[in-house]
Amino acid sequence: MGAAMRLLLLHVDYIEYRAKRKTRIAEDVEEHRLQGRAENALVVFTAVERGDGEETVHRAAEEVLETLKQVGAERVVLYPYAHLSSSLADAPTAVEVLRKLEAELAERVPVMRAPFGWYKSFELRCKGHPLSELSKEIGGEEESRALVAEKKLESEWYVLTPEGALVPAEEFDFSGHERLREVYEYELRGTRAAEGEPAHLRLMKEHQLADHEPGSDPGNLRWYPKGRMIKRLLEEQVGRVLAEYGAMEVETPVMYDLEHPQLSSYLHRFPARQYIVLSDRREYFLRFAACFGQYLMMRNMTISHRHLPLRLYELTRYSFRREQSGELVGLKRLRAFTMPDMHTLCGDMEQAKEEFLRQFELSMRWMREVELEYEAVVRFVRGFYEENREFAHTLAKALGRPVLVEMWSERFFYFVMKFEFCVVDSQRKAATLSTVQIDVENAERFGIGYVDERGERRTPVLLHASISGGIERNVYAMLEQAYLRAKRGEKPVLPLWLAPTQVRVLPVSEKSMDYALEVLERLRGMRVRADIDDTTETLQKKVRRAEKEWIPFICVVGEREAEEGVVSVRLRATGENRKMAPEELGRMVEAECRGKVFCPLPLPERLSERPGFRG
RNA sequence: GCCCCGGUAGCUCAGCUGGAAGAGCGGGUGACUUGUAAUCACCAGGUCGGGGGUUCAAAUCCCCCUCGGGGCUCCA
Repeated sequence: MGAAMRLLLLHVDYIEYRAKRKTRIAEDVEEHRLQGRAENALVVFTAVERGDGEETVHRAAEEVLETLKQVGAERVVLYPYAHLSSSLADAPTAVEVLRKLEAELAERVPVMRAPFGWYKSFELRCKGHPLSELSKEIGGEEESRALVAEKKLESEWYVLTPEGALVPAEEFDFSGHERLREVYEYELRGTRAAEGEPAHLRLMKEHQLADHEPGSDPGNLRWYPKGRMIKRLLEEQVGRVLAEYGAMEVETPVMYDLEHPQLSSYLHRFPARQYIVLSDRREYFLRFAACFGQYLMMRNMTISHRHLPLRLYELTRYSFRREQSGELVGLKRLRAFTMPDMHTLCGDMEQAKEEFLRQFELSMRWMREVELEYEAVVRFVRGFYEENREFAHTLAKALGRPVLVEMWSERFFYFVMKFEFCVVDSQRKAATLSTVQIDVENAERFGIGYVDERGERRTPVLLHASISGGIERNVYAMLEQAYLRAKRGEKPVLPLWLAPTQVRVLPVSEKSMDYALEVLERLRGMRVRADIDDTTETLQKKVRRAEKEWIPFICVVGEREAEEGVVSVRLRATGENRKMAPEELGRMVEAECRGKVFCPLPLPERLSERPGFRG
């Protein structure tokens, strides 16, 4: 995004200008401003860009004053100069910004401002010393208010125990809570020198789940059938969890007008970079979450207190964030990712807290379903914590183990508290999955309201929730966890309900093929993803191939099994071999996947008919 | 985005100080008919990431771009 004020600073012996003729957007000015002359001045050619606001003005003033002092100029000449930018603000805004800048400078030095929107002639003589020509760019979204504020943001770390003790993190005994310690250290010190690449990169390719797409922008991946299936199941399952919780699914556009009044003010509180798309002459940004679409929907909804808490959710495929290129990592950090984004309207803070707790528990359920080990981080604005100690304690109690707490001295963001569930990967780095925030700002900003019992219009408290967090990041987390498991000497696995192949049938030789196909047939009516290795490889090779695919149940069938009408099952979880009827195995799989969504095999049943998406 | 490291066959990689592009896996064909982590033989695969430069000669040296990774920064 362009939001930056562009300045060209010239230290001149003199400058003279004369307004000649109005343009369409000319500013009405007093007669004396129409021409001017100044000596030993710092001329500030200025282009105001879209998104520039008070913070930019303030910082521009600081820059100008600093340069003035450095070069020893006596006065400032503010000179509107549109040609410095290709992303100009509209004229009224530009004039307003220039006036503010003039006013702020005028408090400290003599200022002359050339009129905006006139054709002017000018003449100047630049001094030509090393600092006499400078160009500056003030702002840019990375310097947005939220970010600048965050730099000054002070935070303190604690651990809150299920017993309700709030211990400064420094003093907490982390023994028995090593993962929590790792999250804490990661939060405190940020990244650390990692040994090589994160493990999931290799795994996502080896298992033919996903890969980079060099033909796209970095951070936009391609998904192969097995990966797409896993992703789809995660998407559907989280949708199911949310539906059971009472959320209503909606769908909203992926792009929004960059100049929409509320949206642009929200953008400035959210430092993520945006993709910009052009349609005719207008610019749109691609959404980084479903917030806007749902705000704009809620703002037009008819809502009474009887409808609260009111929950909308959307699965965003995709949310776009133009992360800095150096920040992208495999499935962990993407520029296009999928996320269930739910917003809950609550009548008041009491109700918001109740829902927050329910969503905290929903997230716990999610982490259980994807079988991930995680730690909780809860972040508060200190004042909010002080008023809600008992509530904070409830969270640690619900989790049943200590949680890491960050306490901010002031509120710089739109929320007063949030929690995050974090995983720790093979590089001992943490990543956030589930998260919920209590937003006290955006309902008002977007004009979202409801009517209370007395018929009065009130502003609700808004909860932002992503119960699973990024879907791709869930896959990252599962692969990383599988890797860590393998490193400990255990067999790496995915949750059974997500295994692309749950059961593989291996005929001992072609002589057993008919029976093997019969076994497959008997499993087909059940909710089981079963396939068959019908290649002419040796049995050993087939077993090896199945093991490398982490297939949970490998059925060997030969003449002996055919006679008894059973299969010899190699169970990955325990390593044991067991004979059973195909139907018994099918029921086992179904039982273990109860409550989870199901979809059929994402590839041809016969391995001989299956293409390789990769070597 | 900045700094550092890397890109050789579909995949994983070898290729020393510049001197005729290699292996294993995967793929194809044939043989073997197999009892729980790699059967054998043969064959086909390469503008050595892209572009420019230096040189008699570049996968190899230099520059630019691109993609991936690490660090900074940032984050679902």
